[in-house]
Order: sequence, then C-alpha cells, then structure tokens
Amino acid sequence: MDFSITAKDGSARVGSISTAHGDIQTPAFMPVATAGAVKALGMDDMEALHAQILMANTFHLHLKIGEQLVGAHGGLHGFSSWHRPFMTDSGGFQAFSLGFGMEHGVGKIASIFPDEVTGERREQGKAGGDEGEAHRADGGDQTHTIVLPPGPQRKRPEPKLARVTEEGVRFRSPFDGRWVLLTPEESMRIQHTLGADLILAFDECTSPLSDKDYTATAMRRTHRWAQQCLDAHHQALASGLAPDGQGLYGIVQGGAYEDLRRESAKAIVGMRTQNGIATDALKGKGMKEEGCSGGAGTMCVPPGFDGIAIGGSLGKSKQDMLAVLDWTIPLVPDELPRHLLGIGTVEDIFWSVSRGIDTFDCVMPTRIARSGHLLLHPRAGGTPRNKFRTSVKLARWKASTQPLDSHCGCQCCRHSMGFLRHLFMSKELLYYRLASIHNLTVILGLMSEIRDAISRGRLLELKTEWMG
RNA sequence: GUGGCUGUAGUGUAUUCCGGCAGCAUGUGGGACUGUGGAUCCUUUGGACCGGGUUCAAAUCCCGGCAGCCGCC
Repeated sequence: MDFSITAKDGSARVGSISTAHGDIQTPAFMPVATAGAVKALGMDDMEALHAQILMANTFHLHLKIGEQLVGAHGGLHGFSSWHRPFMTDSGGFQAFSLGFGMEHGVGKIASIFPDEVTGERREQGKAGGDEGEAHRADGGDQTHTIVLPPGPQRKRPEPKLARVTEEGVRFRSPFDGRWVLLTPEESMRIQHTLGADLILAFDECTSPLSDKDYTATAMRRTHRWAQQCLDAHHQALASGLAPDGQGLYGIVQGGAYEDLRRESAKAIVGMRTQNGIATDALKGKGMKEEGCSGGAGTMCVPPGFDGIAIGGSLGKSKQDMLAVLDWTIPLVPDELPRHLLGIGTVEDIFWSVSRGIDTFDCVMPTRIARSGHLLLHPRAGGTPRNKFRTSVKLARWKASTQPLDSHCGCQCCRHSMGFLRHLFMSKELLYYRLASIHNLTVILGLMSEIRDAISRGRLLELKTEWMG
C-alpha cells in the first residue's frame, strides 16, 4: 500500500491510500462489516453509498467460520464479493471487549464508573510492571487474570474470564464457550489468510478504569507484540503467505496518560522489522523514508509500519480523547496514514480530522440504526445538542407523512417517518436496511463534504455549518 | 337447558385456600449505546369483569348479574 497527501488545511489533510483493490480518498470512514458483511446491507448497497473500504473482524471470522474457509474462497474479497479494499481488526480488542469491557458496560470512553476489576490483576500488574525482555522466556508467570463478577442485573451467573500473558490472550469464545488463545503471530497468520488490504497489529486494549501501572505494563507488552507482528508480517510478505502490498498498521496505546502515549507513539513509529529479511519488496520503503540511496542489494533501514492507528482507552471524556490525539499525532510523521480506532460520531470526526486523522471505523451509524436512531444532517435539524440524531420510535413520528430529510436522496428518505416508525415497531426487516442506508449516507456524505472542504481550505466553515 | 371451572395493567401471569401496602414478565412512553450488540441496560406508564353484602379492612369471604372454557342433556 501507499499513501500520499494532496491537500492540507491546518493539520487536516486530504490524501489517498492506494491498495491492490483500489484507492481510498481520505479522510475516510469505514463501515464495519464484522463477519464480512455490513449488517442488513448488500454489497450493491455499499457501492451505491460510495463506501470506499470496509472494516471486517478477525475475531468473528476466526471463531465463527475460520480463516481457512474464507481463504478457500479467495480471501475476504472473494468470499464476500466486495472487491474494493478491506481492513481487518486484529481480534485483540474483542478478546477484551466481548469478554471483559461489555460486562461492565465500559467502552473506549468511560462514562460510568462501576467497580474496578479485582485485586488479583492489580497486584500482579504492579509486580510485573518493570520487566522487559526478562519475562519473555517465562511468560507463564506473567499471567493477568481479569475476573469479572456478574453485575447486579445480570442474568448470566458465571463471570467471564480473559487471561493475558506475554504469549497472548486466552479467553472463552462468546459463541460456543471453548477456550481460545490468540497471539500476535496467530493474529497475523489469520489476517494474512483473510487477505485484507490493511491489517492491524495485535494489541491489548486496556479499560479507561485501569490504573497507570497496569496501563503501562499492558502498553509495553503491546509494544513487544507489535514487534512480533511486524516481523511476522514481513516474513509472510517475503515468503508469499501474505498478499502483495498488504499494509500493516501499528497501534499506539497508553490510555489517557500523556507520558505513556508519547512513549507508545515513539515506540510504534520508530519500530522496524528485525527479521533481517532484505528483499526487493522491502527495499523501497526503507530507502525512501530515510533518504538512503544505497545501491542494489543494500538496505539502509528496514521497514516499519505502513500506518499508525490510535487505539485503546481514550479516557473518561471527549476532552481526554482530544488530549490523546494532541499528544500522539505530532509524533506520527505526515507520510504515514493515521487511523482512529472505533471512533465515529459527527463531533468526533470533526475534532479528529482537524487534528490530522485520516481514517475512522465505527459501528455507530449502523448499530444505532438497528436500535431505532436515525442520523440528522444539519439541514434536517441535526445539532451537537441532539447528537445529530432522532429516535424513529418517538410517538411524534407516528402520524408523520413526511420523510426525515427530503433533500437526503437515500432510499430511506423516500418513505414517510410514519411508515418507518411502523416498520421499526413491527420489527420488519426492511427497517434495518433502510435505517442503515440512511445513517451511512449521512456519515459517508459528511466525509465527502470534509474532503471537499479541506481541498478548498474551508474546513472551519464546514465545521461551523455542522456544529454551529 | 344444566353442572363445574375461570374472570387481576394492552398481553401473559403471582397473590385467593387462611381478608391486611396487588408482585413479575412483556408491551407502551422517555433515555443510554463509539476497533458490532437486530443484543443489553436504565427509567416511565398502566390493573382486581359488573352490582350488592359482611368487615376496622375485600383481588381474597357471601349473594346476584355478565363473559369465557369444559362436561352433560
């Protein structure tokens, strides 16, 4: 993959990520296609929406069907018949969120503060917080067990478990209960087989409720994993086990702690493959980045990550998240594309793009669609106050003969709100499809407006139009 | 025609025997949801078939209607 910038407006930039399956104009939003399909929508829909790239999920594809079967279809592209770019998540986040975070209702940005995890993890995290290479040989002793008591309202009686060791994450599959071990090498192998255009390093996403000691321990472990991912990836590229041109993003962690975020950004940005493979495939990048003009057969600096993703806990508020971006982005060279994992409300997109983020993936538009919320363009009444959304089930829509946004032009907005509310209340399948189309129309349309505005040097005006 | 059983939120039920603040589920109305969760959570609303009697007090006991179900003629 390759990345080039074509216009800038402040720190915001318009660029293009080129992949084997086409280019992605940035800033871009990736709809999430967890199991290879965007829920409720078809590939024709995604093309009509002008989606440029989809985010699929290693965790689900690995556990539900298995990467071998996907590979036998010719990878994600052949399997799903989506012939534009794909990105895959590493599976690390889900190992925690599906077995951990969701039990407490804690997302990437904490808004509530339930009881923290039990003391066992804390004590061990503290005891192991100072190691480096020393523990790699006996990772078994470096076990962090995260045990979650069932919440007061939970019907499920058994606490969930996620065990983190130097080796990787061991957890119970939420689908069939079996024990699964995910490691950096395994995540890379799975993602190579799935064959997405852009893949992510395997990382540990800590909770916003984790203390600094544990966040630091997890971050440094994630850095060691990142090195393993980078090495495994270049080995696979060289041996042909990974698709040509497949790009690997490193992930910056460090929670909401400034020194940790800076440490992480420097580590990930500066990381270079150590596997010593000097092939033609590797030469170009190393020479270009470091301005080396060595002759054939010589390699000055081995390649690092193709892009940088910002992940993990983004703090306890929007301000915390913006601070994380302000600490991290200046340490990422302009030449690398920057992805912000899991973020994607209208406000977040504006704040992040203006700080130099290039790509987003987020379940928000499609998930809230299915639970009855429709996004509002400013011309249809969207404001930060209403979070640019309305609820389709509000009683006031019951008798409405008007569409949500008569200027929208999407399939959903050809129908009256009264009809849409009826579909939702009746749990008609058509509702999920129409609502998902509408919400993606709004978000992908916003990205298009943003690219256009940056090119014209009027991002601030556009932001004012939307945010007031 | 006759005997028995049953009538409790929009729906399904608990409490009835032995009278003492009518509970639960679902639905309705409002809210939450950020590397997926058609899930889930919070909150609000809403009820003793009708009429009479006994009692300090009736969903509960008694009488009469009405309705439904089952059996018999």
